[in-house]
Amino acid sequence: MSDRCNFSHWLALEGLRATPVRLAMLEILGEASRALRAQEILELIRTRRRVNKVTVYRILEDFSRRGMVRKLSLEGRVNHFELACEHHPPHPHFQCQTCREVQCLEPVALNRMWTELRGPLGNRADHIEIRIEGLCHKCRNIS
Amino acid sequence: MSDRCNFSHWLALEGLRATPVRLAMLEILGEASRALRAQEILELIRTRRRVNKVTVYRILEDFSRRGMVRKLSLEGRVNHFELACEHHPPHPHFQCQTCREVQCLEPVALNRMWTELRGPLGNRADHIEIRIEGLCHKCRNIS
DNA sequence: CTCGAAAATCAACTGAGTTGCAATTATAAT
DNA sequence: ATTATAATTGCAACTCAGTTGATTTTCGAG
Repeated sequence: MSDRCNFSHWLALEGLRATPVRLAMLEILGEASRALRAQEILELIRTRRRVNKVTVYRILEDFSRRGMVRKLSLEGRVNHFELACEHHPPHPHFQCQTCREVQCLEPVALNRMWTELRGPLGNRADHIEIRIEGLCHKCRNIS
Repeated sequence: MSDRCNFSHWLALEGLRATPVRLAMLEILGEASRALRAQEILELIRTRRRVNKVTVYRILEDFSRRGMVRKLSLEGRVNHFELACEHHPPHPHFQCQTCREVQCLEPVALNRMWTELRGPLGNRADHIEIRIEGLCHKCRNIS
């Protein structure tokens, strides 16, 4: 999914230096087939280079504020992150109650719901997050 | 909203004793016009009686497992809780980026989306959570 | 009453995420 | 090239919502 993104260029557009840590994080997120926890990202970077966890958290927060990644508030007080490039449109997520793993679902047509979901009284709606909770096929077969 | 619920009876149905703390928590959740954090619930109970925070967390977890309350994974690593009685059907939530306050939105017709959202490959979908993030009308007027 | 289970308490812990500041690295100006 | 400047990263210590395990209290059945 990341193949089509030029991360150095993207960072430049955002006015950020294309540092090794930032590039590694974007590559890792781009190669991931699911949303990752900060800890997972940290471990994956550390297979390549020595990095401090604070750096990862700060970069994630920075990317998130710029809309380069989406921070997902899933179950369990651990945030998940996924790339928000043009090739990764927003989509619902499925999370298993047992193994806590997260799957990305196909984007659904949300435009119709949008105005309805905007809420009353002049709120400005910026993001929508849809989370489905249940039991994934793997955990269904176990129990 | 709680007026129509008989909390003692509800607890009995679930095989739980109608203890003062449990009743107080259900009443507080029933009177609330929005989803509450555990800490808020704790503070509200403490205006009436002396309670330990662990008790509140354990009861919330217990209610949540039984489907008596819904635990909402909103932004910020702090869970919110709302009553899940028959008079409180599931609904989307709006959360302000600035003041972090949570509003309940009107329930939308989700049945149509349900199968689509269930996800691929035999997952069992149990709950759906829709979170809208944005700027509430109060914070819009300030900035 | 009294005995056992359910419920509540207490202190200590966990762990994801944060903060402040120091050290490093890259960019720009001279 | 060299220094000034700002951006980035590292380190240690902290925060705080939520958890754990062991103990004490409460309640309802017999």
